[in-house]
Order: sequence, then structure tokens, then C-alpha cells
Amino acid sequence: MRARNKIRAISGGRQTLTIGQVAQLSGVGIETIRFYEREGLIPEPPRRESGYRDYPPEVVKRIQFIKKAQELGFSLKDAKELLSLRIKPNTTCAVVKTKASQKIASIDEKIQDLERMKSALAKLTTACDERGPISECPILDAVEAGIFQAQSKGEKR
Amino acid sequence: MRARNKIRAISGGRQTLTIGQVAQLSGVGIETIRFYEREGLIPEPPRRESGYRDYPPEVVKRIQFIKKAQELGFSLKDAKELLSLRIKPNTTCAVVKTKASQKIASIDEKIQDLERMKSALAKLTTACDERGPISECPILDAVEAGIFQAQSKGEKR
DNA sequence: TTACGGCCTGTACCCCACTACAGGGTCAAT
DNA sequence: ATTGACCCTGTAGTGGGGTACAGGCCGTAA
Repeated sequence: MRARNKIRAISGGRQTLTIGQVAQLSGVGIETIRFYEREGLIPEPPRRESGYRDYPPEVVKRIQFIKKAQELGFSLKDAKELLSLRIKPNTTCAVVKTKASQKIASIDEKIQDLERMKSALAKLTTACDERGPISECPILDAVEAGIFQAQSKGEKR
Repeated sequence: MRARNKIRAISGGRQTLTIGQVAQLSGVGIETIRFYEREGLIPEPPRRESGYRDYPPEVVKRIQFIKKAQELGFSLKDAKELLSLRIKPNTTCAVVKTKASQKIASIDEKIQDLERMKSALAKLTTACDERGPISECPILDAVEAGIFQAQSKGEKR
């Protein structure tokens, strides 16, 4: 009953991981890892004689990146694109830069939107403090003022 | 005698919208609107004698908010919660504040993660400019350095 | 009054991202 | 040698979030 078994590969000896270890370390299910492999999100790992997948530890970070990207509203396809953005000898720099700056732009947009949401929520708590004769739903007020749409037009409610 | 059917309700006369008009203005399909209604994301609108849904214009902003929230990695359930955060006469202020600050915290986390992604991408373009003997995949480097995991623990970067 | 687009309900179907078996081989401790 | 956890391939099913009809009523310009 050696629970130590689980971390054997990490703490010493062998430098590779089984799929189960990868799953545990990255916080996803085994099936998800095989799914990502099928979808080309993570590379096919080498196999042992037994046919077992033999993972390098880096794959854990890659999977965590994928999960993060998803939480931030990117699809798996987006995540794949992000991960494949790299400088390869025969890729022109211009191409990489173009793609990267597109991604940066879309990230900036998300950040802006999140900031607007955040300030709407902040307004809500403030209104709560003041307990004055304030509208009963500041978020909707913000929404109705077009927080995401009319922002740059200088409109007000 | 009402001409210009499509914008009639918007430009003058009647202050309400048909489902088709709402769809067009908010950039989603008609079926999506009915779906949101079934799911309780937008209130059931009053009906005309004909049975047609008769929307107040505010619903457009509400739908746009829902769409934005989705793009930012919130589920429809999350969006519903965000929209229902309001100060009602019989809701205690404390409850609202607690929920709001939880939402704000999760938004802040998203912003942090996006900033980290962004800087990884920025590094990529810089590396590209310098054309030096730099790693071929800065994003993965960042990932491998645990940009999302080790950050808050004061670990190396 | 007819044509034709818009709206109604209801049901079925679709894509994405998993998740769960079934049936069978592997590995390490007992 | 056996046990039981772990891994394999393959296929099927699930839940979220829509999307697409079918069959039928409404509304209005010609």
C-alpha cells in the first residue's frame, strides 16, 4: 500500500509520467488527456514497451494553459492556435508577429470588458452602502446604459 | 399607414419591439432569444392580442450583456446570477455585497490571467524582433515556467 | 383576397468538450 | 501466482448552448 508510488516518477528516478500522474498533476481526467491528444492539443507521447504513454513533465503545464485559456473564454481551437504560436526557423517573423498582435488585441478587449463589469459591480456595492433612493439594479442600469456598446459615444443614462 | 415596418417601433410611435427586431438589434438569432426566455435569462415579455411577444427595448442590452459575459468565460448560469444581483427591498445588503465581491474577485483573477497571457505574447514578438538565439516558443516557455500556477507563491519566474 | 414575410409552439437535431463504459492487457505487491 | 490498481483501444452517451424545421396563425402591401 505504497501511496508513494504516485509520485515516484516526480521525486526521483524516472523523469517521465504516466497518464494517470499527468491527470492528477494537471487536474483533469485521464480521458480528457487522451481527448486532447486526439484533437492535437498535446503531442502524442512516446510509448513504453507495454504500450503505456510515457509523458515528459512539461505536458502538465501545457494542459494547465489549455484549461486557463478555456476559463478565459477561448475555445480549444483558440488554445491550440495560441500554443502553436512560435518562432520556427522557416516561419517568417512577420507572420508570427501579426498573429500575436491579433491575439493581444483580443485579450485587451476582454480585459476592457472585464473592467467594465467590475466597475458595474463596484457601483452595486457602493449603492448598497449608501442605502439611498437608488435604483434597485445598478448592473442592469449599466447594461442599459450600454456599458459594452455605447461606451465610446459619451452617452449617459 | 405605418411604413418602414422594421424601424417603426424604434424611431417613433410604439415603444416596443418584436422578437425579430430584438434579434437584429442584439445580434443573435430569434431562436436564441426564445431559448434565453425558456432558461430564465430574460423575462417573459407581454404579448399582443395576436400572441406576438412585445419587447421593451431594454431587453437588447440585457442580451448583449449575456453575450459579453459568455465571451469572457462565464456560463449562462453565471450570467443569470450576475444579472440577478440587485438590491431588492427585502434582500439584505450584506448578501448582495458578499455575492458582488465574490464576482469581483473572480473577475480580477481573469484579468490577471489575461495580463499574463498578454505578456507572454509580447515576449514572443520581442523575441521575434531581436532574432537572437532565443527559444523557439516563448509562450510555452512561459507556460513551462508556470505562469498561471506558481505566480502567487512568490516563486521564480 | 391573395401573397408573403414574420411570428407562434413543439420537437428534433447539431457542435463542442468532455465522460463513461466494455473488453482486455500491464505492473507491483502480496 | 494472484490480486487489484492502472493502462490500452474503441465506441457511446452527456450537458451546455444553441439551431433547424414542421405546421400553422398574423399582418399588410398589392
